[in-house]
Amino acid sequence: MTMAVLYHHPVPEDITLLPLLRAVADPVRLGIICHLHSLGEANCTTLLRGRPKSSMSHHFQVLREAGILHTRVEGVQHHNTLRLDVLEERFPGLMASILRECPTSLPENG
Amino acid sequence: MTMAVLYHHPVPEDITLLPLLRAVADPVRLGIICHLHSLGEANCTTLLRGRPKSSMSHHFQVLREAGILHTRVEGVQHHNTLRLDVLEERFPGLMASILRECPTSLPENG
DNA sequence: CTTTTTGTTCTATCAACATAGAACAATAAA
DNA sequence: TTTATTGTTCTATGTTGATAGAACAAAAAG
Repeated sequence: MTMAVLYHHPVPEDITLLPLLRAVADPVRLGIICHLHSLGEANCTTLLRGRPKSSMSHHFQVLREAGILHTRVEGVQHHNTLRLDVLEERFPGLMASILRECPTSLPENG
Repeated sequence: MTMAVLYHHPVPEDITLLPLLRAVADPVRLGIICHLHSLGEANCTTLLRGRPKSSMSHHFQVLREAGILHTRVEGVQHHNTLRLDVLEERFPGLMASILRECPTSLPENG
């Protein structure tokens, strides 16, 4: 018997502004956020866009620990979704003002 | 005849999300923003709080170039104010959701 | 003119973080 | 069981950016 990967998702009270802003203030992660917003749910490989998986895994970890996304494990695949309800409860209007800036047609990089 | 210091303040169209987020995602600058919000206007020395002036000058520059604050020169003193109207026009709700997190009684650092 | 105040610019240093290869772990498929 | 897929962890490297001292610039005060 082996162990499946488990993630820690911070509860709303533990989500603080500065780490959240630091997580969002990166071009790759802002791109991930926009993609997740348009796709609803996506796994790591879907969002690779030519980057190494280790880099993506790192960015997903930062976003997860900042409270921005939730990772649901289903077999080998890890499905990621934005925690929009939690973020709206914790910082009303913040994500909305950011997501409004997402390009409608997603760019090559970002 | 000598030259007075002149600052460049980006027009609203040139204010972009990523530099703005990067500017805000720093503990010192987030503190400056909260102070400016509560004070309305302040010069560099007022917000020093034990830091070297060169550091403060750097942070003010970052905030200025990100479009977050405006610097008005009056003799030797440089008065800084948040460009809330411009930011609200450019990214509705963003600054409001950030300023809502400012501590009511300002802390020692930040 | 000299001194003081305010803030910038220059320069160097240090720490934080993004990038990415390699090895590994877990599940699914063949 | 062997192979393929998905993603993490480890480690190293490089870059970005914050910190801060020193010299400088401008304006006001004495």
